[in-house]
Amino acid sequence: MPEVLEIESYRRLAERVVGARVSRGWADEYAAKKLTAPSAWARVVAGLTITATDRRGKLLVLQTDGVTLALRFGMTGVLLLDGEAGLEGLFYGPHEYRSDWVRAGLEFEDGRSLVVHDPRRLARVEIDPDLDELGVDALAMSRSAFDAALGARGEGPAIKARLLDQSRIAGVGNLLADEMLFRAGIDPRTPVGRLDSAQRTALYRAFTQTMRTLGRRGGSHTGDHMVSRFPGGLCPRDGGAMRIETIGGRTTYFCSVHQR
DNA sequence: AGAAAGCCTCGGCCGC
DNA sequence: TGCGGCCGAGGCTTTC
Repeated sequence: MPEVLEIESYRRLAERVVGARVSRGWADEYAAKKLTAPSAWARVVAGLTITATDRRGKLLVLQTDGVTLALRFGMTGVLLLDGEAGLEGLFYGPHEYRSDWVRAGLEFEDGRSLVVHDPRRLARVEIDPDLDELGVDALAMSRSAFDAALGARGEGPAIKARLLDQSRIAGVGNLLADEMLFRAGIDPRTPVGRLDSAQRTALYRAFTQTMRTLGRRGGSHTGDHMVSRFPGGLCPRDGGAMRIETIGGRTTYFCSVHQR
């Protein structure tokens, strides 16, 4: 579920613990998979004071007076502060809280706790993350950065795959990618290098509109194409049949009429 | 039963 | 033939 819009809402929630000092932290073996050892999280976080929050794409960053901490949420992860969600429930998966789905967290000296709740086990904690692996943040995308991220003319992978490439553009997930291509009227299978100037312009416009509009509406799942995101769905714009294909490794919905 | 909104690894292919 | 980079496929994990 979480794409850049959701992670940004988690970041705003995490802002509330700026200034708080960590008394204790924990992470299970899955959440700690990117660390040198499962115990590293607990060992490192104790005594740190959160000084600021940050975000790069889908990576939530907690600056401290020592190391930098970071959280990833996988497909179903949610950030909770004392049991309160950073957004309204889960669109995908169960809309419920279960204590055994709490995979990692921080407790503070003031008694509060910030935890990662994830029914599946794809969420991760990180210490001193390498931000160089991530491209330009999707919520701070200029036209020139967008052109650079798309790359040169020629062939290249499907435009959808490139939009999902976190080392190029950080934060676009499956739903946001489908929505912006839907709005721009572009076939997601088009090799990125074959988009002409008009298509690039249309896609950039759709990109920024998608971020702004869906951000205002409340998340990645509020896109215009979502009403047709099921087998047999019809395009809400022109009534065309929606196609379903795997592109860039993800299930892709696109209109057979206006996305060509 | 099959698919799921993220990410990582692996292996094949291409070009130098 | 060798190697790096690019890219797609598949796996992880659990749930509904």
